[in-house]
Amino acid sequence: MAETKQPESHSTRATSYDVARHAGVSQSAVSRCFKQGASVAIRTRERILASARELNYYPNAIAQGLITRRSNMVAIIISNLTNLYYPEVLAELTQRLSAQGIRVLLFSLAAESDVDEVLDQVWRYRVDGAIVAARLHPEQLAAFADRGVPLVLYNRIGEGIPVASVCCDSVSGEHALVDGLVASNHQNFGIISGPSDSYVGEERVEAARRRLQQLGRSCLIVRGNFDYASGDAALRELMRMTDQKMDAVICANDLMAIGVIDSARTNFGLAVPHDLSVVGFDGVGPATWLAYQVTTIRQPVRRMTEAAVAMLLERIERPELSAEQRLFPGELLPGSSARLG
Amino acid sequence: MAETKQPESHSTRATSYDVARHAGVSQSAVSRCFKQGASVAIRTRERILASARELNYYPNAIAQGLITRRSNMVAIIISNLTNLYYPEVLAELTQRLSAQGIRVLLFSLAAESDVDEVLDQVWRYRVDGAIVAARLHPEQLAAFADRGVPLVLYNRIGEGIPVASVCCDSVSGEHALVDGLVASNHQNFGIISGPSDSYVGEERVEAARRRLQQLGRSCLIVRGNFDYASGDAALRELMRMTDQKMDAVICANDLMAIGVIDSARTNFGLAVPHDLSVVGFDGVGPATWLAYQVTTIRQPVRRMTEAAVAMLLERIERPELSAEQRLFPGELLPGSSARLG
DNA sequence: TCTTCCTTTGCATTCGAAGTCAATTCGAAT
DNA sequence: ATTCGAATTGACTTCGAATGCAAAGGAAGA
Repeated sequence: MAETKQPESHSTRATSYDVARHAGVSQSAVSRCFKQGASVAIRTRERILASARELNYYPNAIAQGLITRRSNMVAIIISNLTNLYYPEVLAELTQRLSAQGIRVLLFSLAAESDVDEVLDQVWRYRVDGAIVAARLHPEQLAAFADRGVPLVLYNRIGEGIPVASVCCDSVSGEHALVDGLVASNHQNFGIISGPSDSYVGEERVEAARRRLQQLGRSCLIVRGNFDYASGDAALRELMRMTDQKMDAVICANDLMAIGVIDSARTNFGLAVPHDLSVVGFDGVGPATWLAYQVTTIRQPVRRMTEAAVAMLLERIERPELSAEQRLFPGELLPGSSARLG
Repeated sequence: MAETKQPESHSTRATSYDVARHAGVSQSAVSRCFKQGASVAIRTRERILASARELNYYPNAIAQGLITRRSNMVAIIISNLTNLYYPEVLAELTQRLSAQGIRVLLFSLAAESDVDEVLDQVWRYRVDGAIVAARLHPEQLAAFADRGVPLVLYNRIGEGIPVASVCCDSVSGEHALVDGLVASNHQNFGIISGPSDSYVGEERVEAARRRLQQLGRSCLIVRGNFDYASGDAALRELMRMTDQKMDAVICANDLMAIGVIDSARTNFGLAVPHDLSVVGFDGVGPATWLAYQVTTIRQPVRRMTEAAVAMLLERIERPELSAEQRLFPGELLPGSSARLG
């Protein structure tokens, strides 16, 4: 019966003052109770915690954020969550950050043009840092530096501006695929790129194209947009473009590779990999399904997300840290959608 | 040269006081400028906005949240982002909320047991509301009510406690599937459930089982866990359990249906749907891929997320609103993985 | 018993913006 | 020129917790 007010008014949550009054101490004492390493007598702490429990008190993180200038929130900006690869990344990042006592403010972009609006909100919410898997203009990158918001790019790099980043090595990955295909004597290559605004898409295509050139193979390149349907569309286009028998298709991601495999079998009556070898990139779940078993490069998502989180936390503690760039090699998944040498 | 300090110290962002000083007005005036409908002379507003731009000022949402008791953040709690169905839901929800000027604080659970930790953070961050696609105990549901945090469940219901919710109708969906299968004279049914802690899983299985019973068909039920591999595992188990020729498998979601289809073809040499009909639930992307074309019930995700967001916003404005429950019928996607009557 | 030093504790201030209320300005009407 | 009301504006307080500083309490040593 220590309550001085009406039974309970839901609209008003208990504050540290309420707890202080209830426990017969000052507000400072309550605050110290919830900060580890602070000086509070054991008996006092117990009494306060008991009161807190009784009043259902939870420290207001908003108020804490205001006074400490630390929101304990990190922004995650992802351009297309429908990509099949990103949900896994997002889940990993979220769980790792949670484990470190950090909350995730999620921003998902429908169109790349929405970035500026999103950044506006990022500034307003005073997040402690950001992990971005979306394309940022140089000015946008500069804005992070200007405002002192630590930033780690995921599968992107600064392109001119030094930014911390975590990437899967497209070059070595594509080389492994191309080398394998060439070793088993494929002759006519098709490459299906990602959408024009995709950094990894361009990088992978460029790596594959260069390697083919080095090895004296020519190739046709058509544009895809990373989704299933565009695999089929791109394959049709490739077939139309060449009069020779195309025997290998390199796709900028697994989803398109799957689209190509389905289309090759169903629409062109081709046996994969006997008539046509198809390779992808990412190592998403469906790539290993029995119907596909895509030959691909699996990104080490766990290690990459772990690194991204570690790098971000480091930079939150020590903003002066350099713009390190960590490159992780992918792992070749042999699969059975391609004949590799 | 109105600056009084060093060129710029990144660590300290401009506040409304800085803008006020720069524009020669009071802090109140600056505040009013950023609140629409407030009384500010046009010329003053322009001068202030110019100063704000020059100083790179963005209102501190944390401070706003403290004074207005509105964080403009909503918690989204999702149990397993790897589910293939949820990324789509999450992307939709996030974009709809963003469009309403609301930010998303994302919590993804590795294990259901983490819910309490997550709720702890939800209370601390004073979110304006929550959308939950995870199983909550009655006490956890009650906690939302106690603390006056508006809540909308997604594909779950309160089970005893009145809670606002948005669901896809499992019963009518399963009835449509079962009726179709029975009409085309399937005899021996197998049902693959979801994990035991899945609400929708149980609901779908129960609906299918009842309907089969009504129609005088018997069935075997085995447990799955919603992922691809468990489709194969469950099919093997079903095959082991019966000596009759099973001719229809009803899966609690599409992913398992896909696993079953692959396994039936590859491991059992069965033709789908000639030897075995397989149906799923959800209507996720891969369900429509050429290799599968799963006969399934597609959830109207757009309408459901739209409703969830609308219901939540309503309840944030008017907390006294009743615990409405909105049930959306799914759409039968005929596909080609089952012979339907 | 009286210092001395260390541990606890409370007071008062601070973070940054919103909003109340009173003071001021301005224009129009008299 | 004077008055009145509406539109602007600023001073001040508030939200809830963290923290520097000083006061108080306690244990140990002289």
